Amino acid sequence: MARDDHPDHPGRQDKAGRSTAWTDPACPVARTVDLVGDRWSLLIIRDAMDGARSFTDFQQRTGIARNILADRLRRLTAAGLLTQVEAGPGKRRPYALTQAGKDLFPVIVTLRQWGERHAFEPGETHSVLVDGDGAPVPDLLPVAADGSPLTSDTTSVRHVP
Amino acid sequence: MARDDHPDHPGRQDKAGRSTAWTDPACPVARTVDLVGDRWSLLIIRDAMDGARSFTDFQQRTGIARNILADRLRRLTAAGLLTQVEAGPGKRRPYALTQAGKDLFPVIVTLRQWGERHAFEPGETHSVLVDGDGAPVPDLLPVAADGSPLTSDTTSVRHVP
DNA sequence: TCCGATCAGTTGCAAAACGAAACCAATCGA
DNA sequence: TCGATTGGTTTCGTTTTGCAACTGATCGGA
Repeated sequence: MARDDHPDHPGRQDKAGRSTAWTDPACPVARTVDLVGDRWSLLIIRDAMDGARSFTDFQQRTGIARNILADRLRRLTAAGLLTQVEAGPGKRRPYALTQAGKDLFPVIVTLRQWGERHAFEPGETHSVLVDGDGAPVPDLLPVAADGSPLTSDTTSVRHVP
Repeated sequence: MARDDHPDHPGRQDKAGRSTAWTDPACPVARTVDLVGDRWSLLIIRDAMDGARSFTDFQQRTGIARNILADRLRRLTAAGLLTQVEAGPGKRRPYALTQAGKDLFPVIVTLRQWGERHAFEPGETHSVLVDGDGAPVPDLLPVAADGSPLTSDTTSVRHVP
């Protein structure tokens, strides 16, 4: 292997591909927000989870401007959340979630559950997430190792040096 | 009560306070992202959960520009995620999370857990979330009503009309 | 194999959002 | 009482976003 090989985790990049400093390098929340915390990235991930594969799939489902979509797909690919699967020479290469991308599923689910509870008027209709049997997915709530419920008041962040 | 009373759920607003259309009105994920899906809002919520109460608390912890912070605090307050608690006449009014704001805790936790797994090099140090006993909080994973694990492949979104 | 339609972007330009720094009035605290 | 701190606002330059038009490659049917 050559000296300048790619790291396991690509990190942030600006639109020219230069790597950029993290907003708050020690905080996992901040790093995740640096990677997907903009108006469109999480909706692209949502649509990929919902079956979107091609550029126009994403464009039509989200309604995002095409230049911004191209940039986001490039950035999410560089960050290792999406890949383009090979399809033979001269073939179009559909996008697919990597394992890291699929691992955002709990994030999408908690965003969805918060939205269902707090971003709709009482009688307003919205889509719902259901399991294979068509039953609604239960709320995702943090619990301690012993199963007791946790809130921001009963947890703390331990800073390791 | 007067005619133009506030609705239960304030919805989106631009910086002048005018209400704005949702990106994807039927999707709870998109509505949540419309409210907190920018570079700073979730970090403000994170810091509020971690004890930040004053303007300078937030400014120093996040490093955000002051004008942008003022805008985000206003916007999060208008969206019903933050309030300013009364403190007597001529006193400063510290910010506090509303119940809706506190309910973002599972979102912060899943973002954190994804970041811990995918946004750090193998040996790189980062902060960790612990419960009252100092034990790490277990991963938050979607499960069906019967307790079986769920992924984006084993769930679907039911669109209600 | 030709040809029109679709796909996957790129380019150019205007509008909006962001960021740094300076500024200001109100509150705090000694 | 008086200087320091707080909680912003204003100004101005930079960056990001969005729209529309354009390009070249692929697809698919005759």
